[in-house]
Amino acid sequence: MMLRGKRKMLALTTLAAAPEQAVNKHENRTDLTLKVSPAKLKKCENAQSAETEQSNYLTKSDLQHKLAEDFFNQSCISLAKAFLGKVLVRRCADGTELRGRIVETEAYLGGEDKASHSAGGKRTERNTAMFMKPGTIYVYTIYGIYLCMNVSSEGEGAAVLLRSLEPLQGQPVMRQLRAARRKEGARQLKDKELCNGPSKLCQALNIPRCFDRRDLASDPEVWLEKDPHTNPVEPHDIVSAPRIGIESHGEWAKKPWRFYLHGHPCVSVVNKEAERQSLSGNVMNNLGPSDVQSDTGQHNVKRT
DNA sequence: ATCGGGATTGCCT
DNA sequence: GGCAATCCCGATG
Repeated sequence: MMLRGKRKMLALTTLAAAPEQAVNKHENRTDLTLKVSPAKLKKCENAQSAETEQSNYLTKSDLQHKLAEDFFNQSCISLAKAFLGKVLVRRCADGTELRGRIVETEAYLGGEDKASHSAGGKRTERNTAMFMKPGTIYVYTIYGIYLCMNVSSEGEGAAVLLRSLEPLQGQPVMRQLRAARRKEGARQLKDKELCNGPSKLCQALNIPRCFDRRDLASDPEVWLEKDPHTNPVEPHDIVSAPRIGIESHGEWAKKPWRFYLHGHPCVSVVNKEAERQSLSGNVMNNLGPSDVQSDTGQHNVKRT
């Protein structure tokens, strides 16, 4: 099976330069403590349009592979699966581009889904982005200190949480951004540890709180691409498991709306029971758990 | 004005 | 694998 082939990834491992300006610790801290005030959001929007006007930030290749707004216009669960294998791109202020392949997501429906911030159709200042057009980014603060990034889908108040990425480009910058919030002198993070969690990926890609309500289909600083270097994700590559961290929500906690690429080392939490169930009925491939390498570059990647 | 809980992480044992 | 850190958000009075 091609996706799990053990071939080295070559094309996308070329690293962007890692200038110090890309790691703006002060800006990062400020964003994390930002209050949700319309004024601050407005300021952010202005900065965005200013950059839009003056830059020619997309290469020909980017334009070719960038996902347009119609991609996001599908049901929440469908979109959560469709995100797997796609590449999240973050263009930093200095032009550095950070890239990571999405390997884990969760679907949060509106209305009936008690675990969703938009449960019962409840609309608040915080979750407004969930009700905006499909492709709108929803960033919120969790536990007072971390951020989570979601993308709204079709469906009233529905959104997909991005949980984990496989770092593809800009790992040194990601490592600096992550290290900035860790104990001084702590060991260096491995590549697969840079983005293996919802708040980790926000740190590693420098996704600030003020990206809330931006449009992933048109924003110059963050967008989604198809990855021309890998085969499409097939249904049997996807594990469906209960969502993480919502145990208090009764029967809704059991819905298997977390999706991840089977065997991928960057998945934040592996659920072996769910893997048995998700993969039963599939033709078992010839790679067992012992074939999973620690090098993220060897997974779910086809060289073109 | 106050209070309770949270779609997590990192460090320690 | 346990648990503290840390503070915003939304509900309530």
